[in-house]
Formats: sequence, C-alpha cells, structure tokens
Amino acid sequence: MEKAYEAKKIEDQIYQTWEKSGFFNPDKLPGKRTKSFTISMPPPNATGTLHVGHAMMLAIQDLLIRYQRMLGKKALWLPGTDHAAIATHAKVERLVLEKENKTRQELGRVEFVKRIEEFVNQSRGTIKSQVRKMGSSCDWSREKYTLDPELSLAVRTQFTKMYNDGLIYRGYRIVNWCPRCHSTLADDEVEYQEEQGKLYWLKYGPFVLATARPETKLGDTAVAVYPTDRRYKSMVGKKYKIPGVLGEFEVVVVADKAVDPKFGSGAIKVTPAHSFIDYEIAQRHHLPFKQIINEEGRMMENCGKYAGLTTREAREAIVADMKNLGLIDHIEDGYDHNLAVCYRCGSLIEPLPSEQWFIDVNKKFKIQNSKLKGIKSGQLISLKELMQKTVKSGQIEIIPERFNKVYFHWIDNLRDWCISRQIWFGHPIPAWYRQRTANSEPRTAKDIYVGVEAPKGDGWEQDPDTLDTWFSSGLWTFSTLGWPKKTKDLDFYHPTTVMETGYDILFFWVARMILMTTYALGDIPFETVYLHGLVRDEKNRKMSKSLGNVIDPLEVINKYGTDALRLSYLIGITPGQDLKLYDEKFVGARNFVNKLWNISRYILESNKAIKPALSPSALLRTDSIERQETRSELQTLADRWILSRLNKTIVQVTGDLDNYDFSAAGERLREFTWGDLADWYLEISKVENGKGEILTQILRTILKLWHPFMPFVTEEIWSKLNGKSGGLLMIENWPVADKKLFSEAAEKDFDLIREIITTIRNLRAENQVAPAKKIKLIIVAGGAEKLVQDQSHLIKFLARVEELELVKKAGKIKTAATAVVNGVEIYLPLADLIDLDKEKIRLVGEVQNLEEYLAGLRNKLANNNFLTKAPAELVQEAKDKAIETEEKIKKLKEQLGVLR
RNA sequence: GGGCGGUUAGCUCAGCUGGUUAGAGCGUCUCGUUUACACCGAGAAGGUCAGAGGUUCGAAUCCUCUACCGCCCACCA
Repeated sequence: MEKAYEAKKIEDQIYQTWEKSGFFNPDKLPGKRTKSFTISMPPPNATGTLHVGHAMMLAIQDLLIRYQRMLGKKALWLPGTDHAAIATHAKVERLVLEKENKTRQELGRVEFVKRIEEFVNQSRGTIKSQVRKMGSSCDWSREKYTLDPELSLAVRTQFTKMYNDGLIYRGYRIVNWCPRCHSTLADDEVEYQEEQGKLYWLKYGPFVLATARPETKLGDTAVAVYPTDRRYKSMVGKKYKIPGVLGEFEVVVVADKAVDPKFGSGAIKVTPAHSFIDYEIAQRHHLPFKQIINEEGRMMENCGKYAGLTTREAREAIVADMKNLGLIDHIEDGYDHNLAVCYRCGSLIEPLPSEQWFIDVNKKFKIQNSKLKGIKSGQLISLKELMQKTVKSGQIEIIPERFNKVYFHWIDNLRDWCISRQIWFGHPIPAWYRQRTANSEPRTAKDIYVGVEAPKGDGWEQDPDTLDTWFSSGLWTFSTLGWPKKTKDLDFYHPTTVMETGYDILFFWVARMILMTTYALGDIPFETVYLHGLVRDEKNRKMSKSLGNVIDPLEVINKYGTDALRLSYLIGITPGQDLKLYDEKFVGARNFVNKLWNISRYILESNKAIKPALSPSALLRTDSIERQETRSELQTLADRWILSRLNKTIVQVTGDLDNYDFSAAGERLREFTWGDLADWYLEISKVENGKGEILTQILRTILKLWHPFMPFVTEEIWSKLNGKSGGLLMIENWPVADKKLFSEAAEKDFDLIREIITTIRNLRAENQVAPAKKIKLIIVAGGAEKLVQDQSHLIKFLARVEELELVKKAGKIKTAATAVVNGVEIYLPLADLIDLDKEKIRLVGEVQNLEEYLAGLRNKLANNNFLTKAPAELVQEAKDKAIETEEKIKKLKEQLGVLR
C-alpha cells in the first residue's frame, strides 16, 4: 500500500468495476430482496455541467442509496436529464446568433429545433460523465430524458386526461410575459428586483393620482378608489373625460377594496391589460380591456406616435409630452419598488392579456383509484386540496418540518397555473385546431381537439405552443417508471421513498410532482421530502460567475478526491440550512480519508507481519465478531472496550442514518475511527500482541459503515483486504450490532485507565518533561487497585512510564507533580525536573477551581426546592459529585502541604 | 406588509422533547523524526451560549419583546 492515498489513480477504475458489475440495477442484486427503496434523481439540465448543487445532491442521494442497498433492499436510483425548455432554448438562441448571425425567426422553427437537438446531443454526455465522477451508484440502464418518446407519451396522456376532466382549459387572461424569451412564465418563474424609480403624480381629469408607469395611461379604462373613501364617494359610478397625450379618453370610477386609500391620493388609474391587480379589479367591475403593449414589449399600433417604442422609451416620451401639456402635477424621486424579471434571463416582465392553457387548481373532479390517506375513490376534490391533504395527513413527510408551513402558504396563494409557452423546444401541446377560413365564425369547443394522438383527417393544425418544463418534470417519479403503461417497475418502485432536493425548488418541482402524481395515480409520488440547503461561499454569498466565487466540483475532485468532496457535503450540515464551502473543508476531509487509509495500511501490514498464515479466505470466514468472543485475543480490557464501542457505534450510526441525520452519523463514525480506534486501540495493539484478527474484523466493519460516505477509498481498501476474489464492498451487508458485546463495565474501566494516562501526559507536558524521558510513577488506586495493576502495561507504554509503583498510601513525596482522577492519586516524582513553585501555583489554581464547583453543588443541595422537586437520581448524582470533589480537594491540599 | 431561519470558542458548526464544570472540526500556542499516517502524534489556551424580561428547584434549550444578518412570499398602482 502507498504511504498516502491517491484518489486520482483509482477512482475511475473503481467506478467502472461497479458499473460493470451490474449491481447499480437493483434487479441484479444478489440475495432475496423484497423491499424497494427508490430515489428519482432530480434531473440536471441535459446541456448543463456539474455544479456544487448537483454535487451535493449526488453525495446525499448516493449515501442513502448505498446504505439501503447494503441493508438488503432493492435500491433503485433512477437517473436522467431534463430538457429545460426555456434555459436550453435561450442558450441555443444566443449561440445561433453568435455563430450564424441569425435570429431564431430568421432560421425558422424546424431548423432552429434541429440546432437545439444537435446541441443537446453533443453536450448531453458531459453531465452524465460528471455524475459518474461523483461515484453515483445510479441505474444507468433505466436512465431517462424528459423528451424520450415514452415520457412524451406520458405528457400527452396526462394533458388529455386533465383536459377531459375539465382541469385544463384555454383562457384569455393576463399572464406574465417575458419579451426576451417571447413566452409566458408561471407566477413562480417571476423574480423581483428592487429598483429606485420615480413616482409620477398625474393631473388626471378631476383627479390627481400617482403612478410608477405613466406610459400605461394609454391603456386606462377606469379609476378605482376605496369604497368608503369620502373624498371620492360621490364620484363612484360616474364617467369622466380625461385629457391625455393622444387626446381625451373616458374612464369610469369604480369602488374596490383592493385599493389602498393611503397610497398616493387614494385614487388609482386602472390599466386592466397590463397589471394583475388592475386585471382583477376589471374582472370584478366588468371593465373594458385595452391592450397597448405587444409581445415584443413595445407599444402597439393603437399608441399613435409612440407605437414601436419600448415601454421605457415610451415612458420618457409620454412624460415629456405630458409636461408640455401641463398634465404632470409633480414627480417624486427615490421611489423604491420591485421590478418583475424573468428568472431565466433577467428581462423585464410585462403583464399582458393573452390566450393560454391553464391548469385549474380549484376545480373539483372525481379522483380515481385513491390510495391517499383520508381520500376515497370517486370523491370530489380539487388539485389544491390534494396538494394540501397529502402533506397534512402525514402521508408525505417534509424534512425539515418547518417547510410544511412554507408549502401550505404557497398553496393558499396559488392561482391557476399557466402551462403553455411560446417557445419552440419542448413538449408540443397535444391540442389541434380546425383550420378555418379568414371569415369563419369564432372558434368553439368543436374546433378544438385534444388527444394523445393527432386527430384523423385533414384540416387540423396543432397548437404551436409547447408545455412548461415543469409539466413534464411533475410526472418524473412515475413517467420514468413506464406510466401510462402498467409496468412491473411502476408497481414495485412507486411511490418512491425519498425526494431529495434543494428547498429552492419546493414550489417549482416538489409541489408540482405532488399535484401531478396524486391526480394521475391517486397516490403520492414519494414518502419523504428531504430538503437540503443551498451552497454558499465562505462569505455566505451565492456562487455566481460574475462574483468569481464559483467552486468547480471537478477541480475539487481532481485536487482532493471525490470522497473528500462528498464528506464535505455530508458532515457538519443541517437539513434545510445553507452550507458554506471552502478549501479548508476539503483539506480536512481529504486528511480524514488519508487517515482511514493509513489505519488500514497499519492493520493490513501488521497483520501480514504477525500472522503471515492468515489467508484472505480465512478472513472471509470470520465475519461474525461473536465468534471472537471466546478467543484469547478478547481477553484484554482494551479488546472488550473497543468491541463495546464498535457495536454501540453500529447502533447509533444506523439510527442516525434511518433518521436522515447523516451528519451525526459521520461525526460518530469519525470519533470512533480516529479517536477510539486510531489514537487508542491501534497504539495498544503495539504493546498487546496478537490482535490481527480482531483488528481485521473492526476494519471490515468500519469500511462497511463508511462506504456510503466515501465509496471509493473504502472499496479500494476492501479489495486489498480480500484480494481479487473477495467481492465488492458495495453489496456487502450492513453491519448488525452484537449486543452481547456491549460492556458498560469495560467502558467504565477503560475510561479510567485512559484518563490516568491522559493526566500523566498532561503532568509531563506542564512540567516540560521531554517525551523521550522515561519516568517513575506512584499511584494510590484505592478500590481500583486491581484494575490499575492489570492495565499497568498500558499506562507504562502509553504514558512513557518506566516504573509504576502501586502503594496503599502516599508517603511524603516532596518533589512530585500530583493529580487525582476518580479517586486515583497520581504522583510523578520528578526530582530536579520539577519547578516546585510552578507546581504549587498549578495546584492552588486547581483547588480553587474545584472549590468553586463544589460551592455550586452545595448551594444546589441546600435548596429544598431542588431536593423535593428534582428527580431523585439527579439529586443523588449531585451528592456523589460533591463527595468526590471534596475528596479530591482534600488530597490535593495534602500534597500542597507536603510541598510547603 | 406577512412568514421563516440564523445569532454558541478566532472561523465553520453540533447541542432533539429544559438538569453536561457547554461540545466537535479547523485555526492558535507548546512539545515531538515512538517503523500506519507530519494529509501525523501528545498537551494546552480559548465561550457571562446576541440583548432584556419572564416561566421553573434548574434555561444555550420554553415564552415575550428588542437588535443585527440572511432568505421566502405578497406586492403599493
């Protein structure tokens, strides 16, 4: 074995071995497995590259999958990629413009989509190889892409079903429009940026009113006031002629509670076509619409001389003209407000009226085949209620719990979901319209056909729009398993067990999956939602290219190894809490990986030296630690102690992992591995001989326990341990604790010995006794005399003591450094080595410290309320501590007396 | 405007349903070439648990308020 672990040399090869073994496919796993454990991998964008967020989700999910696989379940981790309609569309649009100097319109739809597909095909492999780099043990044989024919069929099937149930409808409504993407956006795809703008106070007929968007005046059809506002009460219902830059126009005054009487003058202009609030007011009062901004974000023909200007340009021009006409009362600077921008491209969103497809979240329908808690088949229920009830009933559990609140609040405010997009890349909407002549009648229901396949006969043309990416993503947990076909996979692996993803896509995706799955299957998509935090840099900033603080996981892998990167994501984190990443973390993790490597190296090599006869096959047969119990090797206290600790660690780690607390699991394991095993037991094995087999057993166990965290190094060590024919660690059984090896007595005794050793080391260090210097030690052990006697070889070896003298009572040792641990008195006669004054000061300090502690205890014990109200065992504990502390003080004082 | 999270050692964070002389890792200091590891070992220093009230025999932990940092939602036109 190399002196230091070199991840780079072996990782790719190990991954290939795993992949070739076929065990990523749960159906190929050995043994009888009856239970499923399924994770649907949140599909990265097909054209993306691995970033810190992906790396985190892969680390967590692979840990869960490897753990469950070892537990004996059919562990399926289904990978795939997403076509990410808008993102990919925008990327290729830019590329085409750069390379061919053409817009997509100039290129034409067919050619443009071809360009996208070429781009996707050529860059799709990148992310997949990077997912492999992380060590992800996902089943590539089941890999899916959201635009695969089967998944497209699922999309069309779902759409048709929902349309037939009346849950999908076509409506003319105001929508979020991104002029850059040339498409609608769902409400949650809109982000807000703060901007310092101006508030324009307009002279508006009989009103003076404030607006941030004076250019929309061209589309005004009303003025709204708060119903009880005295200033305007008499005007409600009346019509007024308003002078404007394009001549007079008429508005009606309406009363509506949506108006805040404290804002501006209490009267607002209503532009139903270009504001959500105004749209809603207009709906309530049956006000006319006047669209003045088109889909390019420019003023329309009906805006006279302003036609063709962008809204920003139009604002300036109109304000200038209004000033000339004396229509501006005044302009207020420094008005902060939020700008709606596209979450993909950052362009300004224009609210526009448009005919689009929507999912009705409030309409009740008859649910079929319900497997949902408290919901019967045939019951009338809305999608919104489904989303609420599945979580409220506890059938779906969200970790951490506090996101329940966030989730419910989002649903409460949910409006109908606009699902049509005017981009060319994506799932075509399975709706066809009867072709009409220019002057045929308005379109009726008869002229629309919705179905899984195109309608038969001529004269139909398909809706040119595509579906929101999240529509197909919403089907992900079951479309990837074969739905709408009734497949074995769907039957066995669905509902999936855990959905592990970032809290940032709780709405985008998690909620949509719940909606889509409960509707389609009458079942939940997953039992548990585990939400991880977002990755930040060391200054708690988001990682972004413009800040230059992006960490590339592949560089980290290259520098420190995949296992180190994974550990950095798994230990020291809390679910739902953002996590900071920086170099020191990777270094620490890499150091631990190397520590494990060297622990193994020591065990393997000392094993070779001590017991050359021990063949790999012999080792394989010793899988049960229980069998060791009767062997001579198990006779020492240290053996009983380490096995007790090991078996308790198994129980704790298993419990932690079952609770999704892998951070705690990792910390416990590290404590055992580095603290107990490496720092103590391995050192002891240098003085207590013949620990070959027991060490090997421990190593085998911790390799298994660590494997889900750091699969590469553990698999590599495993292969060295067992030779080529030894099989893969990946499919070993998860360790089961042997409770017969728990030993409170061994742990208590060993702790005392350990404390004695630590105390001696401390005394040596404080008195600056060179480590190489062998010293004499006098111990008054009291009741622990036999224990100390039996373990004196450990004390001598680990504390570098040459001679240990056990006495009944300490004589007057003038030149000794002294300490008391658990009633055991320790004297180091250091003669000329010791600085007596310093030692006195040290002892006085310690006595003082103890006296303060004792005072606290006595105080407590003098409190009658404590004695009567606190649990008896706590009172007893306090009493014991007080006695022990008194004893200790007494002994230290005696020694102080001797020194004086 | 509504909601959520954070505030514990120099840094990053654990501390669950109240009882530990408040923990870990990193960093710092001292010492160390003991043949697994200097990507290491031994030892140490370092915290009035953001602040103020309250509940309790007992609060980092529960309640109220305040401050600061961060996030989400709604959106005022």
